[in-house]
Amino acid sequence: MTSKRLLEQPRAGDSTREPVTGKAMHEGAFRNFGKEISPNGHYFTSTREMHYIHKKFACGREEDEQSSGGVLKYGCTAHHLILSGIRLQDQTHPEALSPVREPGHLLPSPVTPHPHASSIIPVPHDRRPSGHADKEVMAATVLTTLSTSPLVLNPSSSASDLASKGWKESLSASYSSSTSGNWSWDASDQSVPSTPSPPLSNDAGKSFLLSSQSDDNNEDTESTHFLFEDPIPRKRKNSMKVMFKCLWKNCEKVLSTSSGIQRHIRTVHLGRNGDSDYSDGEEDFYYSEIEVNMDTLSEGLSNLTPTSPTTSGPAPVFPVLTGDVSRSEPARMIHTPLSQSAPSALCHIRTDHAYQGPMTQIRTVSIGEKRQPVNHTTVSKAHTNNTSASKATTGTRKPRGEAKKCRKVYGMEKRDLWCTACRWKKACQRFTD
DNA sequence: TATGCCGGGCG
DNA sequence: CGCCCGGCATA
Repeated sequence: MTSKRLLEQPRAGDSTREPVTGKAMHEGAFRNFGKEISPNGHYFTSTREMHYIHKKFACGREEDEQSSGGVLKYGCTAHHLILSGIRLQDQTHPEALSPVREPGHLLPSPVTPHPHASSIIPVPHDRRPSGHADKEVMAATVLTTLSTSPLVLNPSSSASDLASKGWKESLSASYSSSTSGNWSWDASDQSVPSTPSPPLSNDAGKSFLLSSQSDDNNEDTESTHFLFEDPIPRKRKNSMKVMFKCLWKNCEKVLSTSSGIQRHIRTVHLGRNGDSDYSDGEEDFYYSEIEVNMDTLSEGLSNLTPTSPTTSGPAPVFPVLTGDVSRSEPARMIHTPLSQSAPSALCHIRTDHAYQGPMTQIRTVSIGEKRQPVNHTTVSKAHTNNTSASKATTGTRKPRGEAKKCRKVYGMEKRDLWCTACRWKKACQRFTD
């Protein structure tokens, strides 16, 4: 450490310990580079004269670059993030998203730990043949949708789509909160998308997230809350999870999959042989699905983790069971801005035991973004939420830009060519990223 | 370790 | 407000 100064001031000349008369001096002032050794051995040097000299041309340059500097952001962070969010959810149709993507768009690595293809689980696509059941599903779906969230996605498109897709709950709440019982979940269950699903339809644990795109729409939260009197404590987990809660008395077992809960009920409460896949559907009546939605997006402060939840490296690997691969009109509905949930966490609790529509959820989280919100194309949703959400990172410092900064470009030797900000150890103004 | 830059001090 | 630096976070 003692050599730090020395290193940073490569031009240390001879030793005049004159304390900075520099500002007044002119070109010839080299000799004035003071270098002195402090009692503890530190070198101190002053190079102000040089700064003065070079500043002149450095400035012109600065202006040039600055003028062009502001525009380079076209990729809308939020936009992109949404997309990546989708991908996490709807991994069935990754390509469907591409049209939306902007050409020059680069994916900030932190945000997209790429939806690794490995996580895409090919689903056999075995929809139940019974069209009849499908209708019911659809009906139920629509009803649920309408009743819980008035301004959800465009019902027309969503309903049909939803009904036709079997979705599995996705995402993770890595930290679970306890409502009142014992949260536990069955590791075996959740990692097996191809679980031999019980005959009944709900095996897929379908449910869909009602988008609460209006920030102030608490209606759905309320309405859902009164179904279940225990309000699920807000968590600051950004994701949403569907859990299945056993309704047997004194049993508050919560599992993450319907099959799990069914098996639990079967074995524990009905006393049947747990191993058999046999299910007469009776179990269905003994558990309820609870949807726990925690959305980071919410408010700046809610997002404490610097890393994007979407990406969340350590993220639990939940099987995302996407339905219909063959469907041709894929993720359109997905574009609907979703779940900019109210500041607080959202909890959807459903009492229905069986049919639910697919659940979609789009989280928009932007991290690592410019400090000036540059013009976005996605005005529609960008808005307060995104910007504020992006600000969520405020707690942490601005992620280091990838552009080379003055220091890198010019090197220490030419420190005087640096932009002032760099010289002052502030955020570089010249090479913004 | 080097780099970027925030937060804060000083004049 | 300009200038500078300690110290932290990150690559």
